Amino acid sequence: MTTSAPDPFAVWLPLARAHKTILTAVEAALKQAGLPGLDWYDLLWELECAGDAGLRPYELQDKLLLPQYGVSRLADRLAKAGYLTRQDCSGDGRGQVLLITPEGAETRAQIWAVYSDTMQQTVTPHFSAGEARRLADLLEKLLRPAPADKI
Amino acid sequence: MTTSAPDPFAVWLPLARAHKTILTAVEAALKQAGLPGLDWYDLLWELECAGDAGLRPYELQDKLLLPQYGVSRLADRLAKAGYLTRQDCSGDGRGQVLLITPEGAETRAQIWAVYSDTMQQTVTPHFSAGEARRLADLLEKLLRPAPADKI
DNA sequence: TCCAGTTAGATGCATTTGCATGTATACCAG
DNA sequence: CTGGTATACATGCAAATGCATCTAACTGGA
Repeated sequence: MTTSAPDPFAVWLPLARAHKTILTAVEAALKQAGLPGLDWYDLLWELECAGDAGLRPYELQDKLLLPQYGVSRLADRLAKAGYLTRQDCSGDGRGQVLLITPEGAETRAQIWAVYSDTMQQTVTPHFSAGEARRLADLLEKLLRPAPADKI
Repeated sequence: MTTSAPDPFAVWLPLARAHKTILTAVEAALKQAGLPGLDWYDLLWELECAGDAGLRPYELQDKLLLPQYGVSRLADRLAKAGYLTRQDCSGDGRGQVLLITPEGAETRAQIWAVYSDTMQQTVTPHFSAGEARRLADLLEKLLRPAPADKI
């Protein structure tokens, strides 16, 4: 017995559309509130999680799926805003460690309030708890390395 | 009996990550092939579907979820590349109608080949047909207007 | 017919991105 | 130690984006 291969576009098209819709809603809400966008949030969040150890730019690159120059310049802007500091990296003269400042943490929290609120409004109403769980599970499947026998 | 509200981030975070991952893969493949990006594809696809009637820019705006100036300038580039023509709109002196050219259709088909191929590689291997169907269904739920009683 | 308000689309300017490349340090084979 | 390669990060330049604003044409009411 053979199972017909799924049409990837049946997944991708609504995924892309949902992504753009939600993202637009969040960014609009943030702008409305006079707060920075989600790219700033993501970086600040990672730094806050990293605590006193901070993070190297190349680590951010992996965590945020950004190109090298993307992290470099994003960090520039965050530093200029006073939300992080660059510290010379002991043990690697090429590198640096990024550390969040109290102002950065404060701003991250403010973004979070709006971010979280918008998600409640744009995502939550569409699903029961069970549906949300199944959707989350299926999306995670997309991120795991593909089963070897399927490639 | 109460059902606990789903955590929207359990859906959103993997969704955003999956989106970025897939998008990056497609764009890289297109660049590699020397072809335009998905924004060009989307516009050309809509025009091709519209056929001889063409489409007004403001219609594209809705279909593609782009801001007004986004459509305006995207159309500029496509026109400069010879992939579409702007035609004065009979009946509305302010407006115009965008029409795909044969070169535009040809290029759209080339993009499609790479696009489709990349989707097969990045999406298909992760799912059974049933899973893909369920995922697609759940994602569509995100796009439907939210149930009135849930807001 | 005329004016006020609305809609379609373009565009100047500042910011952001992408790409290619540059600089400096680290690592390693001989 | 030395020269070659690889890694970490920055940056000049061109293209794309976001925002605000502009023009032109439509619409509806007095």
